[in-house]
Amino acid sequence: MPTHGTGRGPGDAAPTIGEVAAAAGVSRATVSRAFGRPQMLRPETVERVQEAARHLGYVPNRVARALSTGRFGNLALVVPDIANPFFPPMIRAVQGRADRAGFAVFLGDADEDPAREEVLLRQLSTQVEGFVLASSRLTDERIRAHAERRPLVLVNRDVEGIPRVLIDTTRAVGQAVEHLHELGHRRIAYLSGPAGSWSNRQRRRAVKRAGDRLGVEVLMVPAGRATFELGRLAVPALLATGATAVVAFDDLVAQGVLAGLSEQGVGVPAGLSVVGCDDVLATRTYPPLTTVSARSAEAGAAAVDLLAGMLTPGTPLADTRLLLDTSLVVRVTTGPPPRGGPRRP
Amino acid sequence: MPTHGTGRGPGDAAPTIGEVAAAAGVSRATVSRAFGRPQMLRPETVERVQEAARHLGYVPNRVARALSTGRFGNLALVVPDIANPFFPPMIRAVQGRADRAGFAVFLGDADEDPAREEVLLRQLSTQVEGFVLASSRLTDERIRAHAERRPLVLVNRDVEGIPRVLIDTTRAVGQAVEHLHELGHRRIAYLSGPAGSWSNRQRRRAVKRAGDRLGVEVLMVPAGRATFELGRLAVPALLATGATAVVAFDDLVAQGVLAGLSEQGVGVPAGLSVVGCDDVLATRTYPPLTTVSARSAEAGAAAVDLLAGMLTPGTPLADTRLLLDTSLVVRVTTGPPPRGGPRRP
DNA sequence: TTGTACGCGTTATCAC
DNA sequence: GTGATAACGCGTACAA
Repeated sequence: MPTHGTGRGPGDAAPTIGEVAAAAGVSRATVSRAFGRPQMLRPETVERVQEAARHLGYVPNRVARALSTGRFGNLALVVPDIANPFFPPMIRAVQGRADRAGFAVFLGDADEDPAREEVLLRQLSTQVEGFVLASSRLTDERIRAHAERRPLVLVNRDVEGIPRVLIDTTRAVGQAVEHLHELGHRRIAYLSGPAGSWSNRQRRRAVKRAGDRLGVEVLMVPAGRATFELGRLAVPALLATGATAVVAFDDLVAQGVLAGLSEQGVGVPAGLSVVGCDDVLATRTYPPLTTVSARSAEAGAAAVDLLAGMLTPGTPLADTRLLLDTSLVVRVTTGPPPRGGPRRP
Repeated sequence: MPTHGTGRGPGDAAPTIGEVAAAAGVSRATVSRAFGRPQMLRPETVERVQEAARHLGYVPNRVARALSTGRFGNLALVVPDIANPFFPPMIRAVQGRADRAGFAVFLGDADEDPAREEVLLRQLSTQVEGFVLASSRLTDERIRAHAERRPLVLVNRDVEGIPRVLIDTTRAVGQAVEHLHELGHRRIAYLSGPAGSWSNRQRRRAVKRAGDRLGVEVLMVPAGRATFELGRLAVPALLATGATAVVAFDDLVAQGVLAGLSEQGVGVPAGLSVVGCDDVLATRTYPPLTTVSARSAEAGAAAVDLLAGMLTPGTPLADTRLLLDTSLVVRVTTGPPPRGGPRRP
């Protein structure tokens, strides 16, 4: 007799379908149907079973069900960094949407590490019906490999053949550069995010293109992992470029820049204009940050919908590529460049 | 023949233990042992099995294993609100710690709703070995009921008999009131957090007691769910009390207060002193917030350790009550009260 | 409409 | 040291 869990305490007997059957005076099959396909049974039978189940505190064992059907009722969401404020709203949205579709959610934090991400995917794959993979740092090849084993939807990662929802910041970043150009800036910097990030590549390219188009010189400053601290530490390098404005990978980095600038005695936007991205900090920075709207919650919800679609038998597997457009949100960290070029303390 | 998962694409055959056995020319039992208890087997046998498994891309099916052993290798973390920056570090810590102990983590966001929390606990209970329940909004009674079914560790919730780790802000909140008293404040306000929150009750009481002890009048201002927006909206009520300083439920609320104050043209700390709690915003507010250190990551890690202990057979079930002490972090949002009482715009 | 019987992939128990 | 076999709890053809 298996220990059946390591549960402690007295009432440790998780009632099984058999006990309910006995209590209701029917067979186990009938109990199973009372839950899964009530319309197959006579209403009074269903009622009797429900009653017995309620009385015993019976909860269908999802593990057993999964073993039998291959359907788990779980899906996994893997993100590179929960601590980045971009993700919590997405996590919430995924959870809520999954819940309504009858799924429970595994959450994996890959800690910006492809190897760790790989491990998560592998170990979760046996108990999950599908994956939402956000801002994956994996290679296209590896993503394809995983997608072959389990239905998988990408967020902010563009791999052909894999369903994906992309928050397209190209237009908004272009607007940001135009905005700076109009203000009179002619030399700006892009402060990079994580190397493996699709969003980072997209934004970097968008800044560069818009700059080229408008005759604005664009300097690239590397930063790495998207954190407040890295933004703060990048300030000297930033100032060294002689740029009069900076577009940061995201709001977190931009906020770090704001702090670093303040330490250096450089005013914003008087000494340097700053643009963020994702709008996760809204008006909570000081000064309130000009930024690019993001739609992470929507992206999460859309991803779950896509996944749910793939999971529904009979749905053709389309190569979906859902684009979520964004726009510039002008607040107060952008202004005309300082007279006589960038101001150094 | 069951569809066996809804996986698409070709190589849809998740290899089973039987196939590995056949390939290695051994029995299924041997394959099982090669993974679970290698020392029971001759090294060369283990090697042969491993080889075959690797060749086929075999991954032990955790679901099947769980059904057989009653051990899932999963644990669930339930929080009231992922979007509150207090939780992400804790989630991370839980994940990391769980990972090292060989557990995958389910995450549930109860959305501050006891009913939703209840549902999560129920539906997760069949696929999880234990729970970490953070800042639960459930009644003691319900918590006890769940704890009887599955091992469960509480964070920031004090229910006798249930293992719990508590971030004890009593001392630090007391320090905050002393700090304000020394600065000359004699009339302060406490801006409340969620009604069901143990932390909120603890802090409210701590402010009250310290006030009584020092002869500082304490006004209570209700706020509700801990959000930036609610802090912002509470500002008029706050000013109406005539208090010269406010202790907010947490940093998020405090930051909202900062914003609301700024809108009303009240300077900080010149017009009003503000103290936060949890130190999740560090120096990222403007002005940098005087606050109470929290230790959410440590709390999460400790909770997992406790849980892992309970799950280890042979461990006596102790009524653990782990207290994590905190202290005041003075930054710049506190100063002497305005001359001639609180300044109204 | 309801019951019987088998299979899902794994581990534990007992033989060998 | 290794192999057969019975659970684990549930879903579902198939039979009644």
